[in-house]
Amino acid sequence: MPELPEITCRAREMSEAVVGRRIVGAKVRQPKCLNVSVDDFNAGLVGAQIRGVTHHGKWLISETSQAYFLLNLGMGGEVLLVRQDGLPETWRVRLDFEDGDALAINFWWFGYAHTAPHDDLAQHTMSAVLGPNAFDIDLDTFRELLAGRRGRIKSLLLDQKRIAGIGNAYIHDILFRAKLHPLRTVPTLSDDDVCALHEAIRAELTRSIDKGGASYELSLHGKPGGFTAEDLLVGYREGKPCPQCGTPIEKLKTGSTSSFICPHCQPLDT
DNA sequence: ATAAGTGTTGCGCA
DNA sequence: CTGCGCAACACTTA
Repeated sequence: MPELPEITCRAREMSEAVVGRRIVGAKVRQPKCLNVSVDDFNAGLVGAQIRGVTHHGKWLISETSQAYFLLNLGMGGEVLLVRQDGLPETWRVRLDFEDGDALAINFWWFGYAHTAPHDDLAQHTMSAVLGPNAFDIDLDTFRELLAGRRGRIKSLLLDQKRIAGIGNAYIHDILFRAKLHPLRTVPTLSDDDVCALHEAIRAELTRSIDKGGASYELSLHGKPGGFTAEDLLVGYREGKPCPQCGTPIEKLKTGSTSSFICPHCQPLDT
C-alpha cells in the first residue's frame, strides 16, 4: 500500500473514524517493528485519546493526548478498524478502544509502529528527515529541488529525503505521463520537462486518491481501493500497447528496482 | 515443490 | 554526491 495515495486515504479515514476515541489497551505481537520497548510503547499509548491523524510521505501520524503514534506499512499492509471479538487472524500490533473496537495493524514486510514524545515529533528521525509531501510541493520548490542535482531522475523521485510519498508503483505512470525515461539524469531535463513532471506527479497521485487508493490494499473498513490494474497506463503492463502510440511496453532493470516504459514515448537519448 | 520476484527503508561501500 | 548491494523475512507466481 505504502505509497502516498493509500496513506492519504487511510489518514482521512482515520480522521473520521477514530479521532476522539480513547485507547485502553495495546498488544504487540512483533516487538521488532517498534522503536521503543513494549513497556514504553504501552506507557505511551494506553490511556491516550486520539486527537488527529495526518501523514508525511508514507508515514501515518496520529497525534494523541500522550504520545505520537507513527505507522509505516512497509511493502503492504492494513490498518483495520474492527470489533475486539472479530479480529483478523494476523496482526502485528493492536490498539483497543474503550467502546470495544480495535485497530488491527498488519504488514507483510518491513513495517514500523513507532511512538514519539507528545511535545516533540522531531525526535522521530525517520519521519523528521523526509522532504515535503509530493502532492503538496509547488512548482518553484520542485525546481529548486532539482537544481544542481546530477543523478537519475527516478532515483531522485524515490528519495524520500527530497520528496516524500512516491514509490516504485506509481512512478512508472508519473514518468510516462511526463514522457521521461527513468534513467534520464536531472541536468538533461528542460524546464518544460520539469513542469511536465511536476504536473504528472500531482495528476497521477490524484487519480488514485480519488478512487480510494490501490485495489491491492484495504481501507480502514476492509474495502479494497478503486484504483485497479486497469487504471495503470504503463506500470506492470509489459508487452501491452502504449496508450499513446501502441508501441509494446517494456520492462527494464533500473538499479535495484524494475521500470515499465514505452520505449517510443520515453526515449533515453535527447 | 522449490525458487525467484516484490509496493520500503537505512546503512556501508566504492 | 551517487549508485549499488545488502539486510530486515511474507506471500504470490512460474
